[in-house]
Amino acid sequence: MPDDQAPRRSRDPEHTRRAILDAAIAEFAEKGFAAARVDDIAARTSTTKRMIYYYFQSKERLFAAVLEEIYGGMRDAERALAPDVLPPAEAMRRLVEATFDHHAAHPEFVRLVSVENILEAKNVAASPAIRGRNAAVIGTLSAVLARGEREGVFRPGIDPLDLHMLISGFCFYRVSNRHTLGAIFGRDLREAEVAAAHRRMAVEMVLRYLAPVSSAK
Amino acid sequence: MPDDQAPRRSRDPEHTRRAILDAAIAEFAEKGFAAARVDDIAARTSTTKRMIYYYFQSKERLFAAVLEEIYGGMRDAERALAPDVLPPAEAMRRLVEATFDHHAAHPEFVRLVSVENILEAKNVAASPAIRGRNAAVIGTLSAVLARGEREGVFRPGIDPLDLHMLISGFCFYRVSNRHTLGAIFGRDLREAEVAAAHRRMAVEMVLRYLAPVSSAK
DNA sequence: CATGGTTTGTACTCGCTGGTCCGTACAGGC
DNA sequence: GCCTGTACGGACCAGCGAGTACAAACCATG
Repeated sequence: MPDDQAPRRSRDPEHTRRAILDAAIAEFAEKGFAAARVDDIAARTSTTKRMIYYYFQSKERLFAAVLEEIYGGMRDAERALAPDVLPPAEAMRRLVEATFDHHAAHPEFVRLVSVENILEAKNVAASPAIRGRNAAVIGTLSAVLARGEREGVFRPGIDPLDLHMLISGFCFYRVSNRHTLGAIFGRDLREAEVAAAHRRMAVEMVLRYLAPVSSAK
Repeated sequence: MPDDQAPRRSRDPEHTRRAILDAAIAEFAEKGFAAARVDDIAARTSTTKRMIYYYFQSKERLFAAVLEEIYGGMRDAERALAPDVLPPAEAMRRLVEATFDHHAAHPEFVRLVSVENILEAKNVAASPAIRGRNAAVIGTLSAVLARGEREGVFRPGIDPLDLHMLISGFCFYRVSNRHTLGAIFGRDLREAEVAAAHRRMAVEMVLRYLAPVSSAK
């Protein structure tokens, strides 16, 4: 067998494909789809533009592959969650925190989803894999919600998808709009203290929204 | 004076400039910056590409002018708010509703801000007008917040900018990510019923977040 | 009705960029 | 050693698209 440690250079399709994909993630996340340059993606790798077309056929398909890849990364984030053993409020807190952390740790993901929205989600719409994977989140949320309702710690009548949007909205927005917010209000949202405060905020906002007490109308 | 009713065609700089700006707003909002075509902007007007360069010098400056314009549109939305006469909770509700309505009614605004974020807000950063205008929102929020706190209907210690992000985040996200959300979950967020429910949600979320009762930790 | 500045139109340039042509090198089966 | 398919590379091309050269109208003056 060849040595695994040393970089077995050429003739490694897996490695080449992966390298192109990583370079494409960085390039598309930085510049968006139209402004991204295939030549620049090639320059980020140790291979050539020809290889990009060899493995991915076109710039569009490459971008579609990038989306599949980063949406796939969310699956891992979800799986790390403690499932049904925790009390509902605690499970919900962890869900919110995991969502927050994933967005904060992966600004490329956020940017690429923004880019895809400007493209009107034509790639996501064409990918059953992405659609299915994400729709699963709703199931998890729904289960926790139902359990919490049964135990009387959450109020009834909450739509899981609406709740998902409430959670993701804040987590997404503070990353996607980091630059305009930073320019307008002069606060760097990447600072650790700000991020920690927002993380607590997100949890509190959700738990208060779900609380059964009908104090706020 | 010339007739105001009939279309006084050429030799109308104001009208020409305005027409170009409107066309540019539509084009940039639809396609983003890099994918937008100056020729297509010209085609959306009754004038020519030459005029775009005559009035705006370059594609970049045209985009900067577009941003100034749409951010300016927010000022009008704010002014319609009842100021300090209402009770704090009611004032806050109106603020949230106005924010929600503005985003829902102006998807171009949302898209253009998304595009600007992909450009890392370099245009907003270079425009003191935009920065100043928007920072003013915080003042309004801050005042309502302080009054509510004094009257005991809001809890203390809420940062106005954080609150602004909480409100805008949801309103922005459901428009900016309309397409991916629609593709993944199969729900059209433009439907009147869904929008109405989300509007109520936004208000409730904010009021619950601000409520002094310390039921949720 | 000259005159000069402003507004508008046409036809062009020219660099850039997605995509391809044609060829080489490598590995394994026989 | 030969042969076939897979992995790779560099040079090239064609069309697109931002920006401009060159005027021609137009309008307000004197």
